[in-house]
Amino acid sequence: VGFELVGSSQAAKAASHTRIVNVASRRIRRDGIDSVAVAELMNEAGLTHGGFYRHFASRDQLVAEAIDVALVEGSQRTYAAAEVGGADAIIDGYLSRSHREKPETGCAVAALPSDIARGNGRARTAYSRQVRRYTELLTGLTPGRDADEAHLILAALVGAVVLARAVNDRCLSDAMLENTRRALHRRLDHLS
Amino acid sequence: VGFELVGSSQAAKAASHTRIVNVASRRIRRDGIDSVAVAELMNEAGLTHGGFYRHFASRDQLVAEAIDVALVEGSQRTYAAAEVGGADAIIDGYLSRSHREKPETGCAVAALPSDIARGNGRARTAYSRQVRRYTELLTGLTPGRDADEAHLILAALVGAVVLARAVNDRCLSDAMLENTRRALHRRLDHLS
DNA sequence: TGTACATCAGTGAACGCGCGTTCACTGATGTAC
DNA sequence: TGTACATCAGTGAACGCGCGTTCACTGATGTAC
Repeated sequence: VGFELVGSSQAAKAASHTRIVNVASRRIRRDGIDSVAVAELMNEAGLTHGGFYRHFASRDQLVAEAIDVALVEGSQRTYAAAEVGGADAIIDGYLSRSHREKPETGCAVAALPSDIARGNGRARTAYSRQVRRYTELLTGLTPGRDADEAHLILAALVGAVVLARAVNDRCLSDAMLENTRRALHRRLDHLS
Repeated sequence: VGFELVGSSQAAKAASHTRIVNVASRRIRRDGIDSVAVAELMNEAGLTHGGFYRHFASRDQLVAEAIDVALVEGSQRTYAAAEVGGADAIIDGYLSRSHREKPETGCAVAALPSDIARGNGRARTAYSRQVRRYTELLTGLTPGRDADEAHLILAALVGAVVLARAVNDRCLSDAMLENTRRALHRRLDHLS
């Protein structure tokens, strides 16, 4: 998809920029902010490290940009699910094995909470905004527009994914997702 | 508390060892595994960095030991709450502002999920064991010994704390804790 | 349309700093007699 | 109980590596005429 577009043209620069940010956005979601080294990243983007500073004033600036992208890209699937199947569909998508196994393309809210909590500035603000959006989305989809319920659901979604990823034991990890999923569905059924 | 006990005696060594591990256990919970530097840590423990390797074969070994301690120490309050007030008391303690504000003495399960997910080995196994213990504890305290419910509660507790810490906005952070707390209590009332 | 020139994306070597780890040394501890 | 000696916790300098950042250079791009 235009990976060959490397050169001195303005179009090539824009393409490189996008490529670098996208690669960073995925790497950060998978391995965390700290584990992304500039040189390695540039290689993954098909470039050498020297050119980095034609695109970003510092590593931090790239990280901020990449997190913005991660938050947007990572929430697309959730919005899409909401359109199709409401809160139930969000829950199924979020608590799926495929979401657990692919943090790099998944929700940044679940992938980065500790990195965000330890950092500051722009990324944290963007993260908070996304949490607020999720809260509003879920409140709208909850029987009776119950904000308490929306926060419980969001907390359970993020918590279950985070735990399912951290845990060593496949069986426990599956149970974490599956049981939380069932309990949330049951609860929604009950409320409506 | 014996902070003056520095010297060449066996007792002094044991005291130093404990001190280093405790300092590390707190620093790790507050700032993450990567942000703990050996020299800084030793200073905090009242020593110089050179002596570190009389106590640990490597930084990794200290981290493993410190995480073990963090998991044990961080779960004490939860067990204590369970004794006194069952699931409701656990929920109130876990979702309190003071727990949010003091990750360094709080539950390691909520403080370290991403660090653990990215690492491997001993710490991950210890972490999984603690998650299993919490699950069992909560299952026992849930009306009908409902494992689905226990996983939902655990996910919601961890998720709410993790989000409350990550978010920039005090108001949202408070709501995250408070609303999740209310929703969980309501749910438990309803089940019993 | 063609030509000369300035710009600048990308390259790869080099710098400097932080940090984990090593090491020679010191002096208190504890043990053998 | 006292003395000589080995051990080893703790010190602080030094090493080496990884990584963010800088820089001189190249050659394609795009612009002025």
